[in-house]
Amino acid sequence: MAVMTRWLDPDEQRTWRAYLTASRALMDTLDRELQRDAGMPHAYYEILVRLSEAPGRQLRMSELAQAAGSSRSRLSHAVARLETAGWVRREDCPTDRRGQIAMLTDEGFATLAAAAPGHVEGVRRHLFDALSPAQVDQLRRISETLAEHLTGS
Amino acid sequence: MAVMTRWLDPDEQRTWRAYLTASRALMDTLDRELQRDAGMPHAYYEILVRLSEAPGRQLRMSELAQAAGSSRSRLSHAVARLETAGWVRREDCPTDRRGQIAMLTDEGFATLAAAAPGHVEGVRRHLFDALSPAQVDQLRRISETLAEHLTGS
DNA sequence: GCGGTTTTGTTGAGCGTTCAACTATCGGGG
DNA sequence: CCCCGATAGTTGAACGCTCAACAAAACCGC
Repeated sequence: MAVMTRWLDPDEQRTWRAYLTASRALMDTLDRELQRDAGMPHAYYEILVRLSEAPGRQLRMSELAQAAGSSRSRLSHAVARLETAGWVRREDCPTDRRGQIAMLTDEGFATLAAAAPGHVEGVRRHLFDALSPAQVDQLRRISETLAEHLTGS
Repeated sequence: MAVMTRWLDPDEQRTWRAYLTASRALMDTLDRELQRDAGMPHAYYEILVRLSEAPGRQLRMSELAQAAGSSRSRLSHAVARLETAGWVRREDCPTDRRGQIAMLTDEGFATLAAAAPGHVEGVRRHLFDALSPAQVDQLRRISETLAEHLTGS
């Protein structure tokens, strides 16, 4: 049976296109800056951040994947690269023989500390500086709603 | 000289993380749905959309790149693939011998027409259904501001 | 028109992501 | 205890993107 498509009305269309353009431009810009200044893509930066915030600067691979919004496969490849860069080290998990623990090395922490100011400045310049405080608040609520909607279902 | 980093305050931090989580989840979900249902990534879908809306269903490569928010290189690779899929055809530009014109084939149009309802449904389900009309309006303003801010500088 | 600069588009290498397949281990019901 | 399904993580191939290098044509000032 043919189900009627609920097409986007002109306002929704305009919203969707603007959103696509903005989010693509934002992430592309930040990614390029991070690659240029710190030699790593944004996804890797985020892995290092999550590790740096974890107790003992270490996390199980699964927890790290969850925290960084990454698939297991992706994280596996990424950590392999981060390990050859000397920024992360892998160790066996003592309580689960299937498990691996990723830990941030001192060198990794130093690299992150060196990269952070420039990246934060970029986020501020490209995102927060362009929005009013009210818009920042709106964006937070919208994003939190969406995040829950998407990860909940 | 050492310049003080303008770190993110807790509210900004929370906003930024929520935004990252939401936008990544949204695009990942839509990309996966489109790959599953239509056999193409979202970036290719958008190329076909832009072509379908152009007069004569054709555009110069540069204009298409601009419209789809793509680099020239990326578009070149993408159109090469779309051409072997039979969805796009390339022709020489009559007024500029450097130029190439990408045109949507009938088969490409049919593929797009078949993919559109499912994709629109996804956009609606994952984005618009979760937000109030006021939030949709806020998101539009925020996105338009950001888009201008990012592509203007 | 000539010579340098810009613009247009392509190419290939390197990298990151996805997907499916796989191994190994854990946990729970009979 | 044993088996079966679920979970943890890895792997390799295919694919898309980025970047730098390049060729060709157009534009522009003189």
